[in-house]
Amino acid sequence: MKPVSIRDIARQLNLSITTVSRALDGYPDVSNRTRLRILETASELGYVPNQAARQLRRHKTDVLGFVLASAQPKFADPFYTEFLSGLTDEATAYGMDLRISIASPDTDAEKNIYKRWSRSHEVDGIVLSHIRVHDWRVRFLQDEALPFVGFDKSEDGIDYPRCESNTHASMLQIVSHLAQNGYRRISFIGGPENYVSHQTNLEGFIHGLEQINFPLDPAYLVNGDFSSSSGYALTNKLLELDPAPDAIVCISDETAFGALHALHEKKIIPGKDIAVTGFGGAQESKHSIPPLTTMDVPIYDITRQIVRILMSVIQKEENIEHCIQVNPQLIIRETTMKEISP
Amino acid sequence: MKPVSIRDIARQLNLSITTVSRALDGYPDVSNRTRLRILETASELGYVPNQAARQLRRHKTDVLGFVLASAQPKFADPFYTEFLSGLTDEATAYGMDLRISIASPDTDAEKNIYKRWSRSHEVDGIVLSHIRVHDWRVRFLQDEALPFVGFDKSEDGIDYPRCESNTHASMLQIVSHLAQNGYRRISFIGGPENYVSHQTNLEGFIHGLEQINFPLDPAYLVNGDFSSSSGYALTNKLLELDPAPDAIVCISDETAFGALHALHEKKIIPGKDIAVTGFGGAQESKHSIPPLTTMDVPIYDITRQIVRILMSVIQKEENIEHCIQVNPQLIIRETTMKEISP
DNA sequence: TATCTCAACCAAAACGTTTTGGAGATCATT
DNA sequence: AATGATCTCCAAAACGTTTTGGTTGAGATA
Repeated sequence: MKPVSIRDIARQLNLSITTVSRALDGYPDVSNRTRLRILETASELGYVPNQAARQLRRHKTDVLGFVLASAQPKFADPFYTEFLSGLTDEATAYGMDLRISIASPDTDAEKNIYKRWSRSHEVDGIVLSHIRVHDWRVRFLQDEALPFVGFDKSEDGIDYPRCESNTHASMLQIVSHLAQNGYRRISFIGGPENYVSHQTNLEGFIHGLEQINFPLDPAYLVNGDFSSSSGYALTNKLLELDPAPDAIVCISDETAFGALHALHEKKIIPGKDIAVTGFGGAQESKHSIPPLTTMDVPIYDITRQIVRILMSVIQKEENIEHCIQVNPQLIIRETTMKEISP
Repeated sequence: MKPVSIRDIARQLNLSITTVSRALDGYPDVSNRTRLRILETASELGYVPNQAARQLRRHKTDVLGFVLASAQPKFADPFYTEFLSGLTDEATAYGMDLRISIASPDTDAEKNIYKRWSRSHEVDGIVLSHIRVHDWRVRFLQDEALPFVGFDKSEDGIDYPRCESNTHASMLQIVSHLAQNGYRRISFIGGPENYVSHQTNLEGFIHGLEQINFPLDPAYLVNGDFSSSSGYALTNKLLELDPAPDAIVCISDETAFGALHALHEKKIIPGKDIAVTGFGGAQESKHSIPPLTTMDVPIYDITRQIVRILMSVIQKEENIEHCIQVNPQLIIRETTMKEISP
């Protein structure tokens, strides 16, 4: 089963490969009659263009790249499923494929992937998520002049195309929602400190407390790693404090699930005795027990925006919308309802 | 920033490009002295081989492909994160990258992706998951002679390289565990009927009941779609039966989470009043409330095996281990403990 | 001295496209 | 009858590698 090439079509129709190529690419300088004949025999022979040859000539790959950052092997973060699903969907709509790899953040392995993809032209553009505080990746990609789009801005004020969710405003909203519902001693479980998302969450949280004149107790600020296990452990730690908090704001839904587990073990009723909020997806939190109050970050929409921006950068369009803001939505469920016992 | 090519190195050292190429590829017919000089200037100039050119010549891409099957857009299945993470990890270890796309099962779109990847040589091999009952993909890939490895066997008895988890035995184990713990009216929430995994789960379930001489009530067999929403809805449906089941065996953890949610709403205590079991991951189920009894399917290990088999097929090794069996492990938690009230 | 062997190198073809810079007809315009 | 214009088509170069089938010269062997 030798693959058919443009040459086979040309030979069969007694045409030059130039004409066949141009016909397939839709150039106007080939008559309709020949174009039709070419298209017909092309599909008849089951012709599919050889990507490698194409890439070599056109200096384009029709591939977007994304490197998952995982600290441990064998990690599973529901965030990534939705993120990848959105990326892939929208990329497919543009006729692009997605190439992914995986590496621990800030390792040589990670650096090598970016270097290889860039230098050997394996991707036309790159998507960055989980931006870090001083992120070498944005500097690197800018130096290489490889198109990229980030999810979230970087801290050092470097400007680049990106899509941001309005984390600051979201945290204000969460804190004021908790205050309104009678919770007074609000604590915060964050993520690793070198993530921008942690920083903006934390700032929003602190700012939220200031707005309503609540005191800030440094002991109420603890850092995990987004995982449910860290949520579990840190909740147990927070509960040992005196006075213990009566509300736990978590940086992710996963963290919140761990928190709920810890409370369940201690027979503390979420909502009634202590409030818990998540941050991120609406999907899984709907069926947690009790259902979790959370900020619904529309990851799927965000990724589609990201791909759109990236494509416009790649295609060197004018007037690129540089920075798109997306607003999460507060979903109030049982874990922040004092009145209704679950 | 014009990328440096093999030619630049050759020019700089007054050598032919042949010699440079062969030196870099480690052929023995180049003297050590020249090889060293070549390697040095290569790294000095920051040379990275152009993949497209390489592929074109060698008819290899160093890329593995995987097509996610999603019925709706915007889906999020924790299974895929672990699956992808394993694939990517192991692929990276072999110096391969992963290319992914997404399509609804059995659509033209899906077919086109497989056709394009195969015919235009965009991947060296393909990983198949969620095998369907009469899966056109295995026939197609066999016809195309494109290396592939499946997760789970197909029903029609076609033999191909694969990694299976021992689903049948697992279901026997679950059913007998439930019986031993005093549950009598055991029901089953399955998945879509055209999935092989649904079929083997169901067979195992029925066989399990037979082994312990429990009657099989057809009303106790319902089909969902692996999602928590369907678990939620179908649990409500099962609870309306008279007599209602006192155990719900779910085909996936997600389904089980939905079931737990439904029970929680009706103030039915999982474990005490009714048993619930999941199937799949150990990760998320650890922090469900109450913690879920489930079969731990080692997805991560499975994917690594899959990549290993796939690579040996691609490299046309002799004595390929055709079919690898992996045994899930029963993790007993609160949802099947009658004695301890949660 | 003539022949053989071996190490070290190389020119040119090939992989399957796209692109450049025309060529050859046909037809209308002067 | 010559000049343009327009419409189709094409030969050849290029993209950056790998691979094939050598050549060259030095030393060993006959």
